[in-house]
Amino acid sequence: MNHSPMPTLLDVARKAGVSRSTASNAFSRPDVVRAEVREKVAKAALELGYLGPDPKAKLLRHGKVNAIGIVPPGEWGVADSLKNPVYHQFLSGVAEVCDEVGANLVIIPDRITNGGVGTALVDGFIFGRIEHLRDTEPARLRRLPFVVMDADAGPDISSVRVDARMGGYLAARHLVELGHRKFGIMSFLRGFGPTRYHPPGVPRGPEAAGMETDQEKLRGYAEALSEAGLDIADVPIVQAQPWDRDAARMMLDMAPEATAILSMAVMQGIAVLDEARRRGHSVPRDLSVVGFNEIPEAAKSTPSLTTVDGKAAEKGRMAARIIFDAGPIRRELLLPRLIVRSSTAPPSKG
Amino acid sequence: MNHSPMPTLLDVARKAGVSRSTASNAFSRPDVVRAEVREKVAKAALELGYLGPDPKAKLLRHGKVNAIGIVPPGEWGVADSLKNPVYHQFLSGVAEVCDEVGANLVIIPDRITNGGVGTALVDGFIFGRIEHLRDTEPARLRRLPFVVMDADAGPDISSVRVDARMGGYLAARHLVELGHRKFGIMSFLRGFGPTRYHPPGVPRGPEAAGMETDQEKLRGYAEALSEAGLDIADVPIVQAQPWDRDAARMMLDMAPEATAILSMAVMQGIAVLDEARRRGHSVPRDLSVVGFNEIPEAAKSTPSLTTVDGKAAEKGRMAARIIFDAGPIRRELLLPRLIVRSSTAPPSKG
DNA sequence: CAAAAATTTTGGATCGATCCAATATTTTCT
DNA sequence: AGAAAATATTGGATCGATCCAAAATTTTTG
Repeated sequence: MNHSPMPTLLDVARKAGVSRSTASNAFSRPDVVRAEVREKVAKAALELGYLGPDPKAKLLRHGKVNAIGIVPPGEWGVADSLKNPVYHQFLSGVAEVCDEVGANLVIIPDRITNGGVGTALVDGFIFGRIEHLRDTEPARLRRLPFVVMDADAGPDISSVRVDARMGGYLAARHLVELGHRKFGIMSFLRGFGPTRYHPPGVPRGPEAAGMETDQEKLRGYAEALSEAGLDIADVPIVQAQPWDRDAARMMLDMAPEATAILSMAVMQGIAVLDEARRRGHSVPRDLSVVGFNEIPEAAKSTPSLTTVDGKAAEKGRMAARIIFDAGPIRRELLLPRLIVRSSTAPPSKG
Repeated sequence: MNHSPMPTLLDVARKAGVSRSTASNAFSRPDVVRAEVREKVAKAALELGYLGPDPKAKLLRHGKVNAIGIVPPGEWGVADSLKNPVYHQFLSGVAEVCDEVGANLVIIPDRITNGGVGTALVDGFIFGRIEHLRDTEPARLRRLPFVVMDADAGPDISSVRVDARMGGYLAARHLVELGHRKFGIMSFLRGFGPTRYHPPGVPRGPEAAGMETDQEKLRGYAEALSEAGLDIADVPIVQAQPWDRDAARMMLDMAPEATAILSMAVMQGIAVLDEARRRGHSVPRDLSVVGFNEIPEAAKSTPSLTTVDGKAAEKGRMAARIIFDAGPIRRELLLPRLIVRSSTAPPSKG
């Protein structure tokens, strides 16, 4: 193993018999150096095993890292987020744009203690679902551009989100139009709380859903229901983590007379499909199910799942572009789309 | 918006009435500064909105980035890799260790042209499946530690892989022991070639599988078959991309009399399951299927898929630890494990 | 209370490059 | 060929911190 110190630009310059500046130019602004000299420098570099200007030093001079930092949703660790198929979809969107511009993608664990947003070497941040705007403070102080996902953070902060209210509305209206009148809702928990059941007859406040965007979905459900003369307060709600495998069971136990289930998650929607089959119910004859967000699994489940396309990949692409374009503040609101598949049909009973 | 220049350590030092060095120590070696002075500096920093030493400058001085670079498999782009569930598993393993040590995870597009391995700001690299060892050259020249996945790269380079030959052997032996004698193999392509069919009766060279690790699987298959007095040259092989949705169809078309299919990919295994059902065959009565690699989908498919656990997450954890431990070269060989589920049974015909 | 020992603080050099104004060289023009 | 214009090259200053040996201060000891 060669343990001589790493060659620097100065070494190359000396070996090629030119000044540091010329050597620097040969690499970073080749057009300004005579071809002949440029080659001499290239040859010297090759012989010394010099790979080009040290990115660390380059960085210090003009601060462009060529990387984008992703902060996964606050409530989950990095590993958990990567496992979530919807988040994954979003990441692919970001990665696509990074690929285009040749930038790196840095995944930043949310630990405040050591490093994190305060010290990560990136040109900007994409915050996935934040609990408090305060989490973005280090980014602001570092004067790095950032985008907040799934929430409107006011006129001074860029944000990308999907119209969740509209998504919820589309999902519920679809079921209402098919003739359903008895519903069950699978909602999200905020943070790490235990799975929770909300019986009918109680008004639905913000505590019946997780983050802001989930409350919007609930609002959308309520709106479509109310257009049909129904009150969401009469719909039983199960609130669980997206990966909770018992939630589907609880849902069907608690709402045995429901003919349609509205799920705020795709995976929970698919879980309901599985649980219904396990109980010998036929979907969509005995039960209709609509999920939220589109992932490949939705099309491949049996039956395939009717779901709302939450445009996760598109959100990722858009967020990345906002960072790389370095333009003014942008607040984007994407429109969701209902994808009707085989898990919904008119109710047979009732 | 505040557009005054970013405050530096010097500004803080001046405001606190101490020297640069003392201010620096107050942040980076607090034990060496008197508590009283330390607080004075902290107060000055707070008032100026100074967040602590600029990571960019810190970096230049002593070069520790606190991040690990991941180079996705050469033949796919970043976005494609992230979509691959097995790669995803591997990434989760890496992320887990990064979480532990509070490091960032940098995903590096494989474009050689601009940046990439030559300039990424990381402390080390994990190369996923490389075509040529030459791709790791920039890492070596930068004297950064790196690990090569899924291939043994000799005694001077750290590597982590699973014993693919053993995995193949376990899969094929399982089927042989169940009594199968007629097989079909779904293999991988190297790079971007078109889907390819290898008829029986031709000797199987390395061109019948993709990367080194896939050739090992093939060798394992051959070994178990030969123990049962069978020649792999008589087994039809379909070579396709892991995401090719037509490969399963071709496989069943080309090997209609096969009672068992050996797939080098999980997803292709599941695709065969689907295709078989579509044709009205019953798995495992009419056809047995074994996949390679374990992902959640394998347990959830109908019927659940017998597969070889390729220890993807474990590989990720191990590779990350090798980088962070900064120890000597390590060459790890993990043992695969056969997970028997419901997609395999003795053949009914034949 | 002065001298010795221990603890804090300090300025200069450094990390490896880029930028800029000044200088040197080559090319173009009359 | 000599002057003017265009093009290349150069050394000094700089980016924002850390390291280190020397100087200043505080604490301990005889």
